[in-house]
Amino acid sequence: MREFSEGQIVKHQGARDNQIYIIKSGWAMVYTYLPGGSRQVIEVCLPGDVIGTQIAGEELAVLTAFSAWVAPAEGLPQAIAGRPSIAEFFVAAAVRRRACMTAQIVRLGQRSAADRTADFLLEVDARLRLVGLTEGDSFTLPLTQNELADLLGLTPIHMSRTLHKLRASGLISLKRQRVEILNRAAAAERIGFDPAYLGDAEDGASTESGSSSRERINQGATSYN
Amino acid sequence: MREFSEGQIVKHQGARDNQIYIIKSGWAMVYTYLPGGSRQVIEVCLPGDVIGTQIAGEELAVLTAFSAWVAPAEGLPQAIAGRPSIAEFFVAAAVRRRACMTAQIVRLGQRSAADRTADFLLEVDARLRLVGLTEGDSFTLPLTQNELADLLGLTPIHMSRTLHKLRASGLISLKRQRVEILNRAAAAERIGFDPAYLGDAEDGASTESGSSSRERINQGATSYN
DNA sequence: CGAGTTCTTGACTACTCTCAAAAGCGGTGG
DNA sequence: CCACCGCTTTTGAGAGTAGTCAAGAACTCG
Repeated sequence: MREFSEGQIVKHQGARDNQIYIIKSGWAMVYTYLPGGSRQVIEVCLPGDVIGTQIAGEELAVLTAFSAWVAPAEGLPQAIAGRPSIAEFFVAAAVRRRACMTAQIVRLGQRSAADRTADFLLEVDARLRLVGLTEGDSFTLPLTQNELADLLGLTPIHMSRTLHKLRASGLISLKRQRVEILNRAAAAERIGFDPAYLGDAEDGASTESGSSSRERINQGATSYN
Repeated sequence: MREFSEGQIVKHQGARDNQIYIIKSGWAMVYTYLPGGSRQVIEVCLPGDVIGTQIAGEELAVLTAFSAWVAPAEGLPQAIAGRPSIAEFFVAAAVRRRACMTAQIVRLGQRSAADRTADFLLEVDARLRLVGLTEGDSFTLPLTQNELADLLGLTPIHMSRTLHKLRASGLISLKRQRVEILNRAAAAERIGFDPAYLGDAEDGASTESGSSSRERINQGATSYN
């Protein structure tokens, strides 16, 4: 168990760090700088998340003072060996993490600035809700608009305008790091948000289809954006 | 070990599939459809990759007839329990997969259409190279421009124009599913591509910094795009 | 040789970026 | 307590990249 202070860079870009962090409290984020100097925030990490940054190109920084369990990744195989419940915990965390990365890819690839923003805020809301850290329909988001912009692939200028529009549309408001879901139903409906991907991954039967026409794969993509 | 035919959908969106696939030969891709009908390709999978799609929202389809080892994910903990080499294999595969997803996020968030395309093609080239499946500086890419567009978050129309420009610039050519790296050095230099993130993750010492100023985190993002 | 898919081209629209500057907020020190 | 400084956020105007609509050419396959 270790403590980290706000703004601390836990792992620098280019460094190696084979440790696993289980966040107990506080926020962090993972990002990379491109040679040109621009930054892409890969993911935002909050309490309950299990993160590990084996990847040299990623940098891990603390957003708000936080504490985490830290353990070397090498010990993981042995740790989960005979203990199904521990194995399940890590598997669930890994699946959830991947689901969030997938969501991020979809956001960046398919959505407009406003939809990206709303989608992300709804995701954070849902994730916080899972660990009981929301206050009604609002929560504190410890990200500047600059950081949000780097997360959503926008310029800070456009981020500001987008937040303005979101607020004006009466869906979600973000002011001074305070997010308020003004109209959850409408917001979720607008972007097709369904928090199911975040958790409680109960098993299901393995499914498989026999459809073997290539057209099926492509037909859906007729309406862009 | 199982065989899948071209165009087959291994797992449908919404279905559950707790299996792990180790691709022996052939290509596949993972994608999701949005409510509006647009599709985002999450990742492209090729020989040597270990894939598992526990996530209901993702669909897994075969691009070229392929064969794979298939095993239930539940058995994984036991399988890697006492066998370090097996555990390492899966860990390396998982790290590489995450690195590819990170690369995809960076592409979509920070790069122009041309750079995205070049970056992706260089990544595929490097990944194929790792498993010895390139022929000199060219390889076959079993993706239509439509699929490429859905992968890179572009419209097929713009994809076509972009490929045209890439070809004209003398960096990379893609014609009839054949990719040729015309000028690898220039292409890699242009987008800052470094294949190091893909593999051979040799361990290193854990690193950590004491820098605790928040400014450091934000200063880099002054030049957009 | 069609039929269907895939790819290309053209003209126009619009979303997002860029450049520039000012206003708001927060902390420090005189 | 107020002035000042830095960072963050906002506003305005113009440019550019990518999307949309429409149609035609090229390729694949039976």
